[in-house]
Amino acid sequence: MKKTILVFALLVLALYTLFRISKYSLFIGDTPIELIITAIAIVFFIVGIYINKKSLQKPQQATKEIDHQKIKELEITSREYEVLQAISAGLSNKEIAEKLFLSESTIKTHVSNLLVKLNAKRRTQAVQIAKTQKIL
Amino acid sequence: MKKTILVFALLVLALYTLFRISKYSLFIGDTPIELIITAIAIVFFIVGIYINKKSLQKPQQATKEIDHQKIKELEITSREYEVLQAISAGLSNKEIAEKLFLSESTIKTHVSNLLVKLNAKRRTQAVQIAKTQKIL
DNA sequence: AGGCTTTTGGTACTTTAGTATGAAGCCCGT
DNA sequence: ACGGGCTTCATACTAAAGTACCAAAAGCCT
Repeated sequence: MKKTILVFALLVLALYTLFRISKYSLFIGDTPIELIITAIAIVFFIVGIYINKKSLQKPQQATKEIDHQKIKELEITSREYEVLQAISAGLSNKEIAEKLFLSESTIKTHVSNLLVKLNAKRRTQAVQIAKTQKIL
Repeated sequence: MKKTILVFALLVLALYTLFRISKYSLFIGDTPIELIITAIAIVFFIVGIYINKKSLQKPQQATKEIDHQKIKELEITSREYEVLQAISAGLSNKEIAEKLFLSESTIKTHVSNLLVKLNAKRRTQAVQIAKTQKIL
């Protein structure tokens, strides 16, 4: 937001400067106005692209960001979330246990709790739900 | 690609038209040049935003596009691909069987073949591999 | 028509996943 | 210090997933 205002201020400033240049060139006489206009066109063209890129990058990143609020709402604990990430990576319970230095029983407990909290019947469904909920 | 060329052609045309208008206004006399310049600036600003939006939408969709070539390379058949999609949706073998009007045995066969072709040990891993390979 | 791949299905078995229940240790706030 | 949530682990199941191997019908391609 602040950046947008800043860029817009610079835009107005540039417009004013270009006014000054155009007036100056008129007083000089037969300075090629086409050149000035082309320069203005290119500058505003680039500025338009730049501003648009800035405004479009935000929603692009937003879709990739994870909803930490949602995780809290679902009461998913940090350990459970670690397991969830491991599941989405395609690991088995045994592999997750080895990765986190835990027993397979513990992983099974976490997975079971995750399935309840995510309202899923299987780990694959849990991953799918987590992704649509922007948790993963 | 064709659209970009079209827009660019329109851009050049607009530039030429604006040249004509600017020259005409000079012959007229003291027509406010600031207005013309502002108009040019606004037009190119908008065109800049428009072109940028068009060019940015493509890579956004490109990341979501699936690599059909890769599917062929991995020798994944159409039926197997349907099963793969169902797996990523979080369905069980039984649910997939019901969805595709097949027996669970058939689904198991397809899944087994998929795991070999995707070099995965589990269905969850298969989904993960398929997504990194841009098959899903 | 014969050969090929795909698709379908089965049996029998092993492995992994998931449920239910209980329990112990830990940390944190009151 | 006590209660409560988190984490850890275990046992004993049931259910689902996956493997191996086989086999038949269907669809192509030449």
